[in-house]
Amino acid sequence: MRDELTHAVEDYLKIIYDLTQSQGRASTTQIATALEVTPASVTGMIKKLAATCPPLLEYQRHRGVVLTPEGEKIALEIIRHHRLLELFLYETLGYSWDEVDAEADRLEHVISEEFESRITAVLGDPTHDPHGDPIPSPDLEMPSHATLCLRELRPKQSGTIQRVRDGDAELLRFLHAHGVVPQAGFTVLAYEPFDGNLTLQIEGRPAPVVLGPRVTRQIFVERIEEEQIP
Amino acid sequence: MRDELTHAVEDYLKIIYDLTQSQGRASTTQIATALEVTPASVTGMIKKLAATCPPLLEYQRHRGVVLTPEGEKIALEIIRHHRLLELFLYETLGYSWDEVDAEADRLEHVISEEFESRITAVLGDPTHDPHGDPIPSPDLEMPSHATLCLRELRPKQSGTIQRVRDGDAELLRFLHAHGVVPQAGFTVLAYEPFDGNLTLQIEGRPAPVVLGPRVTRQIFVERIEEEQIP
DNA sequence: CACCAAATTTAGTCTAACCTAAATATTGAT
DNA sequence: ATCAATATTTAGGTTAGACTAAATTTGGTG
Repeated sequence: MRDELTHAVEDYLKIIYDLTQSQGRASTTQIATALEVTPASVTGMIKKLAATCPPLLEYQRHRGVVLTPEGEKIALEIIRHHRLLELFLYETLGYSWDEVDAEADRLEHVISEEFESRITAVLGDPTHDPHGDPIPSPDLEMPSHATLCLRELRPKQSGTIQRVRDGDAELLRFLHAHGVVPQAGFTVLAYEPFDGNLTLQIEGRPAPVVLGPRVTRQIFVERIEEEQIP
Repeated sequence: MRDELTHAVEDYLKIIYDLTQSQGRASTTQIATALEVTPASVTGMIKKLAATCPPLLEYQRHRGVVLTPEGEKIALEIIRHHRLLELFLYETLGYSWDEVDAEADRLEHVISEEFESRITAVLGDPTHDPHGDPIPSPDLEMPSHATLCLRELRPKQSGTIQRVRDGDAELLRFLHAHGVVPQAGFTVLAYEPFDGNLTLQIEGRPAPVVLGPRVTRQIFVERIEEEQIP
């Protein structure tokens, strides 16, 4: 029914979905940075996508874009492809955590509905990818997911790692080496207000690990309330 | 070391490899037909590919092209991707015979070396795809394969089906329904010189099947010499 | 051996998506 | 409230790969 969207259009919609999850509207510069193109190119593309019938974006000059319902539907289809593929590569082909994102970025645009439903079946209709990101359901509902950022926690607070943003393979390797992976339990040991560093004790690990704010910003957690000692 | 070839270029090289397997040179019109573009577009592209450094094609005005060794190497890489993918889709994801070609046509251009080597391992370094087409080895040697066309056989001759050209899903479904699949044994019962029809008895099948020349041309076989009855 | 049909090439357009450089709008600090 | 810094848009250009229409080459046949 749909398709004949270019890969470039799909990339724009996917990135705009991600950007508008955290903030209200996605700005030209944010989109340009995320896609590694110039702001001028972004302006050209978003004007086009806002002028299609039906429009895929709602655009106001100088104040960025949001997805229309039609644009969001397409974004969710691509994100579903991406995250299913990440899990498939990880589970079925034995890829490591940090390799799946780049491969999925290319495959997400070319797989058929057939491919999607076959890997869904193989994986048992999964809800989360290897980084803990939620996978939109077959009818494109996004599962609920942790929104509490690790950066917000303070000493003595405990929780479990829920998801780690992908995109930086180096970071993912580092975190994996220190046991910072989805479902890992942890307690915050220390917080440095000056540089924003958090010291974490990951459950079952010999030594604590210190993470700066550029790292803790990428990690989302679920709190576990400590037992009251009255 | 190489890549930064467009999908279009890869498609041209793949098709030219196929065409030059059967005949000497690939003509503009043959390429255009196979790729579903106009002859004018083909002329433009082959001129470009013959002018790269190193050239990927050897081109003479008005008399078609052949691959240079560099062009052939790339063609074989794509063909390896394509056929590995076909087998992977068939074996691992449960695709049917007639669905794998279209999906592989899109995936072949985007998978990484990593993906290639992981599916190679899963499949056990295979040498033939589900249609019986040979898969170039990791160092791009093409395995030997049957070149005897079913169309050449005559009554009383027997053999086994070795490969069936893909590309026509309808035909593949028809052949599958009648047991005409790689490794199937058969005996030719009749030949009609007028229309070129062959009547085949497939081993283990209740009834013979009649195949016209448009079909038998697509099928390659290995002969089994009948026992001498002296 | 000349001519016609088929094949091929040339010439000129088009679209998608990118770019740079220059112009303009917004915003935050004084 | 102004102005400089930043963000955004406009204008114009490039590349890849396709297209149509017109010109040319080739090859087979009378």
